[in-house]
Amino acid sequence: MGRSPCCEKVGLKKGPWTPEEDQKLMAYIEEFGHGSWRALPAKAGLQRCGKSCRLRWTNYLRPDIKRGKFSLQEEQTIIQLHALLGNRWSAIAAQLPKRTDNEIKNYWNTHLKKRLTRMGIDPTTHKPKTDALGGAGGGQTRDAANLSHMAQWESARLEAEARLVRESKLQVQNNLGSNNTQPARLVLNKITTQQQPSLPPCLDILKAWQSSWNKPPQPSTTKENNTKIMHSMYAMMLSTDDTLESPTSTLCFPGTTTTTMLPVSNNHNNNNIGVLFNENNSNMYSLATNIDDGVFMKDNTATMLHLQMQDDDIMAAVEAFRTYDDNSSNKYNNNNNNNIVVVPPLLSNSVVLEGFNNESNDNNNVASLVVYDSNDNLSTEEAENLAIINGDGSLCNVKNLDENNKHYWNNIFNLVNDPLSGSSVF
DNA sequence: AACACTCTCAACCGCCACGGC
DNA sequence: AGCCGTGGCGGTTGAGAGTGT
Repeated sequence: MGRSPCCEKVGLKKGPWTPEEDQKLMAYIEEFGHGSWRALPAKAGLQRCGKSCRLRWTNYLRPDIKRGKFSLQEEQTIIQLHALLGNRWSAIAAQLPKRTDNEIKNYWNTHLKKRLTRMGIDPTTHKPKTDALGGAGGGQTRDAANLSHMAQWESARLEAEARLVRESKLQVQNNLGSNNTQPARLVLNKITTQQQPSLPPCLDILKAWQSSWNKPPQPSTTKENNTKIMHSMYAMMLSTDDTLESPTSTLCFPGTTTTTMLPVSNNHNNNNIGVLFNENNSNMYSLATNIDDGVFMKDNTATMLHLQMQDDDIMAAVEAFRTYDDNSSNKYNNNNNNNIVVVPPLLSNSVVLEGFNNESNDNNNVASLVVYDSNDNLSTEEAENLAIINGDGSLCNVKNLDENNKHYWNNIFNLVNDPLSGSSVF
């Protein structure tokens, strides 16, 4: 009844490939191409079936395979595409050059699936798990709503990121021919259209961010506008290295420590603004809250919650906030939606913490760079002037969060609910 | 050091789609 | 139209590495 095996199995080797076998396979394919996989083993002098050879080649030996840890951007792309495509690993792999479907499948099963589960999100549906909705308590309902918002927000954000990364990567590739040593700078030049002075990498990024400030917040934002505005985020991401990093991730520079700041706010009370710190690439997130004296106290243990994270990415940060909210005695425990508002990472080394405010430069509408001593605390006023990039790519600061939230969520919901939201996989 | 347990991921298996005959 | 060979895909396995006791 069943079909016979693709090849005669008797006498054929199975199991792990030896270096000698790899060498034979590579040498043959490099010289003759693979041709018929069924005929290949005999021609190449391998005691393997054709299927095994094909698998070994496509999943391991192919020269254009990128091995090693998945970047944050790759992770996010996988999650987002999985939400759209399900377990269609080959389709997902097609969006991640140099990664194989097998590798992506493995990574999903061993890392990403577990992470979503930890966050209370069903990895199959990418929606909050039903058991997280159990019970009749209003707090649980609110939490479920938050989770739903987060899931939708994440989905929308990843959709936009995946799209823009592809676009940005194309730009990089187009520019690599003349100078492949500084791809990030090339991208920045394209985006900012301004003459780029010789700046250290971190200032390149800040410059890119600064270009965002040149654009006023969008009262209503089209998808086309989204793409343009959010370019600045990707300029930042691409500036870190040739590896793609999320604008919400911790940026890494040689010889520096890093801080990711995620201003966290509810809608109606500035006293509840907080800042989520991820320092030194550790898995420890700290949530600093705006407390009695109106100062963000990075080092005040009485008002910070240290959260051990297993992953140093934005989802972990979201989880951190959610967890904090669950356990909060009062500060964030209100009847409003607690939204995470993400700003691009503000860079710091051991001495300075850098950020922008938009108070000055009225004449030319160019934001100024404010340098904080990282040993200082961030005042409320300073914190309120931190840039917030909305989900729709428009900008506001903490002060104006209320007004912008409507646009923010409306755009997210529109994006999530739009089945033709621009993914090239369709 | 030894053992148990967990995790990772390369590799295998079975099924399916497609094209040639 | 139906059969067969082949390549591709997704689910699953199990050896080895890593970690904890």
